Amino acid sequence: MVDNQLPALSPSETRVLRILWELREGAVQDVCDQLPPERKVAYATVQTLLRRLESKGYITHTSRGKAHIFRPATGREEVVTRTVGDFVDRLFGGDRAGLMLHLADHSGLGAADIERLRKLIAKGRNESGEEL
Amino acid sequence: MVDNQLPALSPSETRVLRILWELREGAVQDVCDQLPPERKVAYATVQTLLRRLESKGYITHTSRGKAHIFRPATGREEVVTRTVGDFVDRLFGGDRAGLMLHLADHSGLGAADIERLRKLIAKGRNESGEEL
DNA sequence: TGCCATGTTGTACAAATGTACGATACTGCT
DNA sequence: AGCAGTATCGTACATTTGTACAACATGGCA
Repeated sequence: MVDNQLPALSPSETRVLRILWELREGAVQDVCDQLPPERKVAYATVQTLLRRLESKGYITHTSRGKAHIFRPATGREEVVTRTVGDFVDRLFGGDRAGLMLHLADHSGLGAADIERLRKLIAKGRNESGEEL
Repeated sequence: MVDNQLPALSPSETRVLRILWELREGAVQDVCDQLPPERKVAYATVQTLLRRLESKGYITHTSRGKAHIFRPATGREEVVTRTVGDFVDRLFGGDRAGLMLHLADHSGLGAADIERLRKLIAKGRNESGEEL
């Protein structure tokens, strides 16, 4: 993909970007509404985060009425892959399987999740884009 | 355990702490030696990171000769669990299974890893359905 | 057509982070 | 005992991050 090497995401930016991925698009207020209650933060703060996200190239916006509608400008997959990769490097020295095993142990995964995984693994690894 | 609620780890601190977990203990130089080549950083920087890690309560040190020998002061498991939890919240909105699936897709896991996982999962690692 | 509620912009600022130099202290060797 | 080598400590400093206010713009309604 062409988007490689965007500036790193800060934790807060990541949270906001994730919400945008989920909404597909949204105004500042929409993002605010999706913030988990314990992470609620001022409207203005979300706004700044969105601005920074845009200046870093992760999102774009268009105008609707007087408000800005933001939407992702990069593929979620690539960003997630890079972010997860960095994370695994930091905390597991690059051992992805290590993270998987950790999750398997502490996941609180339900039977359904295990089933999804079982299928994936049984299938010997898949390729198509599943989605969240 | 009793160590809960230590100050958050910064990415760089995490990298260093991870190395210490691996070494079990080590002097500044030992940690430097373990840094991945692309992440090499000045001795003094590692020192600062270790100092901060200690002041945050993640590690302690004793002296051997004129050098300080650092070692983890907290259980790796708890720290990893918390850190992974935060990460999953940020990037997957708390959906651990989402991360698992992502890894399954992009893991580059070898047959051996898959086998480990298969065993784990087969062992019926399910139970609770609680989440986030 | 003018006002107001709501958005956006500019700006601020403290704290955290990444990175590292210079001065000082201590250990082991000769 | 003195010195060379190496460690640590104090400190510094540019950025990035988290958080937010005040001022200004503007679209929609009365």
